[in-house]
Amino acid sequence: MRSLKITLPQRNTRQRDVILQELCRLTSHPTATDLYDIVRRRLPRISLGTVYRNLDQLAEAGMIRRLEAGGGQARFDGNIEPHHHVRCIHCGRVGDVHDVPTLPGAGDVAAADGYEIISCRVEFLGVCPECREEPASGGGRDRVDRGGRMSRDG
Amino acid sequence: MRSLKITLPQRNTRQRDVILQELCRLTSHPTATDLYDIVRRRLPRISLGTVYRNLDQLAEAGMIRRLEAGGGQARFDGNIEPHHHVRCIHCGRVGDVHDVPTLPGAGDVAAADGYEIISCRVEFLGVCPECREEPASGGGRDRVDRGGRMSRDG
DNA sequence: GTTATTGCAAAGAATTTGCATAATC
DNA sequence: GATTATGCAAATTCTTTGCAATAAC
Repeated sequence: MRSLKITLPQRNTRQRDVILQELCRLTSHPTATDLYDIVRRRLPRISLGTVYRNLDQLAEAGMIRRLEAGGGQARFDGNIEPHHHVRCIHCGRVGDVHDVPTLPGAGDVAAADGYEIISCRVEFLGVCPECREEPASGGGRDRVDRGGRMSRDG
Repeated sequence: MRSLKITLPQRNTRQRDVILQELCRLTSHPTATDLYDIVRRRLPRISLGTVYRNLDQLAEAGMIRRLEAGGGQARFDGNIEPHHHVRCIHCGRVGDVHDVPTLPGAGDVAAADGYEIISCRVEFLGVCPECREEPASGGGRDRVDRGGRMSRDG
């Protein structure tokens, strides 16, 4: 078994610091460009490339989670506690879900296929509270992660 | 609640027919370009755009599943029976997993967030049998869906 | 002072789209 | 024959990368 290489950042930069701070402050699972817009309020000269690079590094170091919620843009989560997500098929918003039965975890082997399982992610598709009332409008909360494509997945 | 619009294809074309046939024949969860290469053996003049368009339509009509396995390219599955997937973090291969505990399903409301749940997908990350023996080589089976980016997700 | 990291801009990969042509109903 | 679907190519979108300048150690 090859070990997964974990590349830790080697220098502390203000850019990475602000990116991590802002991501951890949010519960909205922003995309890279969402975060770019937010971080730019504090670091107007930061580039989108730097945001991507740092999000990669932080995810690889296990300090944040990358969601790839399905539907194009990756989303990021500053909360690394084990939990799952629910994505609104109307407005694209992503919420947290904690009460999910325990699923096979690290070390288990999926009998039928012989895969050694390392981790698992669950994504629910549903309709968020706002879209349940006011379909497809996107609502009016102070969130940064509205928009995003609707799923066409089953 | 707005109803989800389902756009059924309105005419039967040989292209769509072959795409569906070939996808249902495979258990390898091919990407759009994988399938393009396969279908082209029977329809040499088909275009990649047509493959994308038809995969979209078929997924929207519920005749196939779109996986968006996380990590770039979407993958497609001709098997629409409820089941979940496991993706090899070394070679990118995607397998099926059937024995997963029942999770909240259609109609349930995720208490903590108020989302109405419509469906759910579970993706395991793991190491496939071949990569467990011979790390990261990609093995030598007759599959079309080798390759694909490694996950950096937790 | 050395070297990782940045900003910028250009490249890349995956997917979508406009439009004339071809095929289905 | 009317209109949908195709093939082709260009456009979009999201992400990555090369490189000189900058900042961290």
